[in-house]
Amino acid sequence: MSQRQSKSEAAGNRESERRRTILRAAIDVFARKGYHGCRIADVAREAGVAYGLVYHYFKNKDELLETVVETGWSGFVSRMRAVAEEESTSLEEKVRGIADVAFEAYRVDPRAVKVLILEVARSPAGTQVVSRQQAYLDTIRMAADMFARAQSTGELRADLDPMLCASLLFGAIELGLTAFVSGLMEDRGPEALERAKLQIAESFLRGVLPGAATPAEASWKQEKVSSGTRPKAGKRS
Amino acid sequence: MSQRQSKSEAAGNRESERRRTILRAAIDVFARKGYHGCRIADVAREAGVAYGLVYHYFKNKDELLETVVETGWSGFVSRMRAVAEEESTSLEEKVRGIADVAFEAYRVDPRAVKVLILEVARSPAGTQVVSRQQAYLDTIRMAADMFARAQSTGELRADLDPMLCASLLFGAIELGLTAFVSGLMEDRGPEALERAKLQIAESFLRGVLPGAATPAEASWKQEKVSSGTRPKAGKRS
DNA sequence: TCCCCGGCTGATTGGCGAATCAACGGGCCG
DNA sequence: CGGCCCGTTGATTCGCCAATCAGCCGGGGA
Repeated sequence: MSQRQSKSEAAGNRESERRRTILRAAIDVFARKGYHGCRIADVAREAGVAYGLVYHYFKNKDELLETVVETGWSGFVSRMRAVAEEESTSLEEKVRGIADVAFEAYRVDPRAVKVLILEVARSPAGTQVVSRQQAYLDTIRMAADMFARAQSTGELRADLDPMLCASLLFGAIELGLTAFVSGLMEDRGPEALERAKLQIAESFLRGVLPGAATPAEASWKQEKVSSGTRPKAGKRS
Repeated sequence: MSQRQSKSEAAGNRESERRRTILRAAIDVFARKGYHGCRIADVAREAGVAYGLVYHYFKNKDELLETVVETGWSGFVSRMRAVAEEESTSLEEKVRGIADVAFEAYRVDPRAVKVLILEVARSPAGTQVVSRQQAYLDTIRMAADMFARAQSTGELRADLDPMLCASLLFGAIELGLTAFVSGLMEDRGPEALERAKLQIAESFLRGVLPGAATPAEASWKQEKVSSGTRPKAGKRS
């Protein structure tokens, strides 16, 4: 059925135009009310099309989300992979590059990023289609590989767990973006984004690159001695 | 449902016992399938009680989640507040204390932590009851205040945004825990947790405490010179 | 002994929303 | 001109699940 582009080339265009309209509407609505918090009718209304048309282009509600996510995520991942696997750059540049990719994506389409963070990164693990969860985990693993390689060249402190480095970096970026998404950062202008990006990358790098022992490390060694028994921490009766 | 014999025990005891059983079951089921992915019937079955009893103790499904979250979160927050607002400790100790609280909570009850991360931290912003989202944001703000105070005493680099520091710390902790929750870290023994906690706290501190310029910073200054034009990063057609 | 009371039960209901489907219209081809 | 093809429409159907409610059971008081 796909061969039918017979109508003028405009027609073939038209079809995907509709589809794109619906996809765009889905992103906006998902960002606003969340996947579970919205009805297909909302998406249709937002897109200005009939209810049934959504089902003409997408098998069901889940496929709609899947498409939104896949589109946004695959672009993000491929850019990130390009950065992470580039042979000739230093770890530092790679880390900065990854922050670039993430923040640039947010600058270009904040709502799409919001959906990705909300529906992919934090989707209830077990339940959902595994592919989403998997894609996210694979990305972290990719970063972990990058860090592992950097260790072998001495660009990264040897005593760190690469997987944790990856978690740390992504966690910082993700919550950094969340601060913008959720309104924690009042200033959301491009310069504020830029500053945030730099602070995150720089703080992260400072923390994991090899270098002289910092006060932090020194005191860590004697933690138990100096602080004795801390009042408490955790426990939960 | 076969447990009928124990009527003789203290009646007052029994009521709250049942209630706690249901709450516990809810945590387990939410952790396994997510709030939206499970039915009240699942919770009842897990608890080994009749469907209707859940509604005897909780007004509706949402109140059930609310109770789970409030219980777990309030304990976490109060511990954290105690650490963050303690007058006589250094920023360093506070940060380590916060990591302690979070990782200890996970060690004690991983499933409860999973529910908190999934259903509180990343709940679709707009839709849900605001209180949940709010509680989370307030916690981050509390940490941001802590960092702001530390700046005024010179314990924290002055050029950092306190709110971003808080995001960075929580992001690192959260994704660190997520790595365990999701199975990214194969070793989930207590020692692995301990190591992860230390690495996260140490890397974070190294990154944000004042100190001599690190290689990271030094090389960052000349980045553009040494690397020329980076291919690209972000764009999205 | 009987009856009330309250914790407890689970079949039933009601509503919501995903997914279906029969029909429409307008372009295109023969 | 007439028939067909398909993108489009939106009322209708259907299944699911939260929430209800009429009633059960067993203890304790009269």
